[in-house]
Amino acid sequence: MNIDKENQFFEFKELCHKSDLKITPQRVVIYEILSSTDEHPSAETVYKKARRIMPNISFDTVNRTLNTFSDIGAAFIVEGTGDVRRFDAGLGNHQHFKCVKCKRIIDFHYEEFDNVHRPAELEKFDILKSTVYFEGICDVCKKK
Amino acid sequence: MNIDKENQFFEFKELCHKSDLKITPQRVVIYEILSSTDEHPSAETVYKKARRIMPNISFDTVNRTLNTFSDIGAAFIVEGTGDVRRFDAGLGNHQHFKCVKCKRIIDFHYEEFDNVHRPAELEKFDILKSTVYFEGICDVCKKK
DNA sequence: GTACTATATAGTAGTTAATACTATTTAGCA
DNA sequence: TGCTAAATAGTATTAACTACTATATAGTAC
Repeated sequence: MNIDKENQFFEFKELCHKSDLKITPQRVVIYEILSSTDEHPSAETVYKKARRIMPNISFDTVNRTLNTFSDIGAAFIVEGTGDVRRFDAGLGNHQHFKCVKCKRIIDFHYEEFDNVHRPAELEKFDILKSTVYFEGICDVCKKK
Repeated sequence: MNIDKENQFFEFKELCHKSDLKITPQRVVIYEILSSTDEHPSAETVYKKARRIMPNISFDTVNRTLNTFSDIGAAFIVEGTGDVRRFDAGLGNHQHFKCVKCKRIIDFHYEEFDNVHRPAELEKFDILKSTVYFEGICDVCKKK
């Protein structure tokens, strides 16, 4: 294990302890798979990779663990959300804030976000859309 | 129909014509439901509302139509994506670009996006995360 | 107005991502 | 070393979403 990996693993353990999660071999395997790829794998893909290391691990464990990681901030969902698809006619420029508790999506508008700068790194792509998006806890849920 | 609604409807028709889509009563109803709410409804919710106006409309039509609208830019998916959930260990600050053709997610990093400005409108919320995200067609898919 | 044709729809069946359940096991700790 | 709450394996279930097919209709040409 190199310094980077060691450090990552330490941070992972810290996150687990903070949330009173046990450090199980399954969780370690899943975290290592996730932190050693930039492929943004699905639960199914992580499951397949995990089976090679730990042949009896169940899909449920992988999926549940990924959700747990997402809850404690040890992983992020970068595609889909698990929540049902929701639509917007997109009338007028606006951005979205989502409350992670009540799932409410609140529109707001901040002009600078209508046309964000396109980094040079993306010049080789045809950009169709840019989005600025916030997530957190809304005023109503904060009171509870 | 007020001026705004009339104008929206005209733009909607334009979008349909540009994509060779027929203006069906079902599509009109669905578009009107979507453009007269800021609730960001799910397909199921739109379906329930549509049934009140057009009792025989099927869920398939509603769902398919919403997807069609999303394809032609008459609607936007603001939650979930229909694609399977995918994960990222989130190591180091970075942002994502997604190719809408091959679904590949590409990491990039532009420092200004690590801490975007939080608009005053959002001050009453606890913000946990901000995301800047691009969507388009990647270099590989462009060549095809 | 009438007829034609490709497209769209209703109704239903099917798929699959994701979650739930239960008996068993185990991590963390005294 | 033993205890206990938490986690897991294996499987069942759920539900969002898509696919299929016979019928209907929007758009167009006459």
